Parts: sequence; structure tokens; C-alpha cells
Amino acid sequence: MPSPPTRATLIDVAKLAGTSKSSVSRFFGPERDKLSQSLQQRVAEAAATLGYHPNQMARGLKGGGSRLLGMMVADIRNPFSVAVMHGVELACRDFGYSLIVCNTDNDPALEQHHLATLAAYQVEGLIINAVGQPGQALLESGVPVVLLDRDIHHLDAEVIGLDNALAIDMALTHLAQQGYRSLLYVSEAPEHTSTRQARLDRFQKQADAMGFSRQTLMLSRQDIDTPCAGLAAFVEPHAPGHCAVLCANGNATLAMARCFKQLDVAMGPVGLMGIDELEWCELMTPGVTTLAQPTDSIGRDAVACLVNQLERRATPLAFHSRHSPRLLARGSTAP
Amino acid sequence: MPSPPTRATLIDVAKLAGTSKSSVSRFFGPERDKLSQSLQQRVAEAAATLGYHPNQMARGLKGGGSRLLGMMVADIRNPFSVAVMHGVELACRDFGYSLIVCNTDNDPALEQHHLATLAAYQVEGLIINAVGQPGQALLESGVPVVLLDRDIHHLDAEVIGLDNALAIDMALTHLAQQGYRSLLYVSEAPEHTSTRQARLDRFQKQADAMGFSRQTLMLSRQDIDTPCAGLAAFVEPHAPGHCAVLCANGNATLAMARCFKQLDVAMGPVGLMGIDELEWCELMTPGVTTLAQPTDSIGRDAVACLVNQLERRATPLAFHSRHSPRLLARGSTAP
DNA sequence: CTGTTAGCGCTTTCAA
DNA sequence: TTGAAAGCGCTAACAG
Repeated sequence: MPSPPTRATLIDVAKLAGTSKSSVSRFFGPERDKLSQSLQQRVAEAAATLGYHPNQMARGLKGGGSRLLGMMVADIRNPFSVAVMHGVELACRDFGYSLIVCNTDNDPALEQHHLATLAAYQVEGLIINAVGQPGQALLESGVPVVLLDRDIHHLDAEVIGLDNALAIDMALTHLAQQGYRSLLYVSEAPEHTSTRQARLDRFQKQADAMGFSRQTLMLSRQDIDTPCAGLAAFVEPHAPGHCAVLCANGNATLAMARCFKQLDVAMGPVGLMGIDELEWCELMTPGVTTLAQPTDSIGRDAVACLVNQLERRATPLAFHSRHSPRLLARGSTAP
Repeated sequence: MPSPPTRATLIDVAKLAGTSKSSVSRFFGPERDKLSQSLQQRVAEAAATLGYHPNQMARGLKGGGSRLLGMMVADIRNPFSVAVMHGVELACRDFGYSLIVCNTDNDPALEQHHLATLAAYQVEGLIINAVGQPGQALLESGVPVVLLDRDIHHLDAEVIGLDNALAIDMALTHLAQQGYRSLLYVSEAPEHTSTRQARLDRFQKQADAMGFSRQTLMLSRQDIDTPCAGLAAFVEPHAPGHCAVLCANGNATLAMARCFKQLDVAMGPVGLMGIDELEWCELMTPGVTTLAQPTDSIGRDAVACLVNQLERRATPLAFHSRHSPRLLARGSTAP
């Protein structure tokens, strides 16, 4: 008994239920109540026996909207991105949208490619963790956009993410309380990433204001695995308990943790702290102090913000643009 | 100057190019060569000035296929899953498909929900990392399916993943070489997961054959964070250098690493080894020995296998079902 | 409440 | 080579 080679359609259901296309359509739309109980009954049965599900493609075609949202992630292998994506997924489901996720692998060309793809599938809105500056193409498409974590020049869209100034302030306050006086700030190259730039700026300004002595170390693509010389040079002239390393994100923290290990520098006597919580930060002796981002909330709020633009809601969804981190103090900042 | 509120359509392009819908359609399909050079020229220009891109939804409607693949991931926060997903993405792009990824968060109900959604969007094929046993619904939909890592009963689909028997054998051989004689095998509850069962079975059979003394520890949902008592009981009666813990996957390795730390058990004297490579395994002193899975290849081959079913290719794409792991020997198995 | 009638944007015969 | 016409599965007026 060969299974039906082609999926059941609206017409099949209508026939079986002895009614018209419109009624079946209504049954699956928002006007179900306008059908008599008996008709609803018949349609429901017919649909069930045929295993019918409305074809979203066809639905989208007729002005109904695709109910699809698109998400661009700069680096899918970054746990932070995945955590945010998880929040986005949850929220999408709550609001009745489906989600296509594209990973750009930090490649602006790929970003353009995926943008075109998403447009082709008629996504109704876009959540973008940008790598390049794809402003042009975006504006042309006219699709509502929300930016995640990173700003894009000349694009007037809401940016949802960490409150970078607050995060830096919290880090500096903690490090000061623990008695550190001299800081090394480690970041990936900030040139094209607004978030990195914002954190760096705040660090420089605030560290000075708080009387820290400070240096910075920029990780370039090549030496992300071996920035150890920079660490060695920083640590060498300092007495234990006086100097600490502050990492601008998870990647920087990982790179520095490797260096501490490679150079056999003791954590704590030399402080280590990072923005972004990672699985191993708690595991490693004596534990790495971090500022955890509320990734789920960030994801949810990005969707909420987008849905506000998509639907004219009686009471707009509440959301925050700048989220507060949570301090997880551990042994790496106990001198 | 308000941007065009509605995206350009085939007709707009046809008008501007002074030709008919069909010709424009051909231009964007596989029959572009059948158009005269001059016509191609005009269409290309018109499309460019209008910023036109074909609407995939509409294309899919008319038998052309959606060019969409669906992927279900049991746990998006598991680095292994993400790594495989990355391989899947790459392959999809190579073959000209787009991908909708759904995360089931290990919830069978959500799995059903997403399956319905993917069907609604007319995905042409499915790559499934199953959590439940969604065989029924799947067979009904009649969509080609490839299984990732985990088997589903009564579903006759190819399973792509690690060669579990080989992995266990490699682990046992390594542990024997390092001098360990007594093993504790740690796994999440294997009831509903074929992979876990396969690894466990092989472990029991092969450990006996190789003359190991053996025990097993099953992690349940509740105590995944505190299986330390089990570890303590295992370690207590053994002399250093004789006993080792073998973890069936990344989650188990993480749980055990936490216990080693909490109980202050020295790694090496008590061995620790796991299937699945994780970022921190190298970082933690003295390093955790793992069997790394070729995640990219697994993802690619899953797509290749699916595409073979979707397209009648002159020469079917080559792919492997059972992949070999790579041993990363580190300090945790140096007694 | 329910059915009829047009399309949505595109592909695809079938002629020209 | 090119164009005209007939839908794909569904929604949305518009009548009954």
C-alpha cells in the first residue's frame, strides 16, 4: 500500500468534508469561530484523516505573510551566540513565528549571500548579529530589522544587547575592591565591531577615572592563540596581587586562560576576569571570575522588539535594549 | 523619497525589460541559455535596477520544490550538535539548499511541533537528531529523512554518526596501554537513545574480553550535577594508577570533571577519558583525554546522503555512515 | 454562516 | 527563441 505520494490539499479536505475551500481555509485561520459547530466538526475530521496541514508557502503568497523570521549569527560556534539564539527561538515560538538561522562564520560575503536567501524566502523580519556593514542591501529590502549586540553605521535600527558601560564599570569596581591597581585589557580587534569599541572606550575612560594604571592588548586573527608574550610583558614588572587581566569577551578569556597555563602564571595573584560566562570558568581551578550576560532575555527582547514593528499591538511588547550582566566572582580575582 | 513598499515581481521586470513573464522566469531558471544574448542582457539590467530576487515561496508552489532542508537538533547548547550543524550548513550551501534549524530541547512534544512546522514549509528533506521516537508522523509525511547520531525504531532511514564500536575499542585500548585495569563507565540514561545503548553494550562486551574489571554509572536527569558519590565509591577501594573513568559523551565528561574537582581526586592517578572533544579539555590541568568526533564530516555526509535521495544524480555523492574518532591523549590518562 | 470568484508570483506546457 | 495561458494551494473580498 503506497503512501499518498502527494500531500493533501485544501481541496481534498473540502471535498471530503463536503464543503468549500473557503470554509476549510477559515477553519485554519483566525475566523474559525465564524463556522457552525457541525461544519467545524466535519472539517476537523476530514483534515485529520487526510493528515492535512496548511501549506505555508501558499499562505505566504497571498499577502498573509510568511510567518518567518530570519536570524544572522556571526559565529555559530561562539557559545554566547548560541545562547542568545536559544532565547530567540523560544520567543519566536511564543509569538507564532518560525525561524531560519544563518551562520556567517564572520565572513561579510557570506553575510550578503544569506541576506539574499532570507529575502527570497520572504522573511517578515530580521535579527542580525552583524559581521560586516550590510547596511545598503538591508535598507533596500525594507524588512524590519533588529540588531543583536552590534551596531551598524547609518542603519536606524534598535540594538539589543549588553549594557557595555555598566559591564565595564562593574568589572572595574570588582577589580578595585579586590585590590588590583594595574590592568591589562584584552580584546579582539575593535575596528569594525561597535560593541568592542564601546567596551574599550569605556574601559579607558573609567580606568583612568578610578586611578588604575592601564594597558591594552589587541588580539589579531593570527596570534589569537599565542598572545602570551603580551601577557608575560605585562605581568613581569608587577608584584603579585597588584595586576589583573580584563578580557572583553569569551574568546579573549579563552586565549588568556591558555596563556596563564602556558606561562604557568598563577590566577588570583595575577587577576583574570572576563565578560561572558563559559562552561569551564567554574571548572578550572581556582575558577575564573566572569560577567554573565542574560542571553535568554537578550534573545527574547530582540524578538519582542521585532514583533512590535511587525504587528500593530494594542499594548506594545515590553523589552530592554541594554541588559545588565551578573557578576560571578571566583578564585581568579582573589589575590 | 519613500522606498518601494512592495518588492519587485517578475511582472515588473518583464515590463521594464519589454518582454514576457516566461522569459524572465527562464532567465532565473536552468534555461537561461535558451534566451538570446540581447534578451538576457535586458532582463539582467531590468532585474538589477529593480533589485529583483525571485520569490522562493511562489517558486516552491509550482512543483519546483522549496529548496529547503530541515534540521532537528536535540540540544542546541551541546557543542557537539552545533559543530555538526556547522557541517550541515556548509554542505547545504554547496548543494544550493537553505536550511531551517529547529531545536527540540530534548522535548518530544516540541519535536512533534517542529516536525509539523517543517512540513508546513514544504521542506524537501529532513536531518534529524532525534530525542523521542517520532517515527509515525515522519513516515506519514513521506519526506526523505537522514538520522544523525541516533537511530529511530521502525524507521528505515540511514543513520550517520560515530562508529560507536570503534570508539569504545579505541578508548579501551588506550586505557589498557596506560595501565588501567578497572573501569567506571559513565553515561546518561541509555533507555531511549540508540547511540548510548550501542556504546554501553560494546563497552560491557569488550571490557570483559580485554580482562578489565568494570562498573557503570548512569546519570539521571536529577543528579547529573552531583554524581560524585558514585565516583567516590568507585575510587575508594582502588590503588592509584589502576582505575579510570570512561565517559560516554561530553555531558558525562563535564559532570565527572566537576566531581574530580569537588572530591579533589587527582586526574591521571585516577584516569579520566571521554568521547567528544570540548574546548576546556585541553585547558584544564593536566588536560582531559578525549576521542574527538569528526563533526564537520558527519554534518556534510548527512547532507550528501539526503541529497542522494532527493536528486537522481549521475554519480551518487559519496558518504560514510560510521565515522572514526581521533584520539587526543592528555594528562588525565597518564597514571 | 457559507460558497463563489479572483488573484498572490512563479513555472510550465503548448503554440507561434 | 519567445509568448500566452493554465494552474500550484491558499486567502480575501463579495455575494448569498
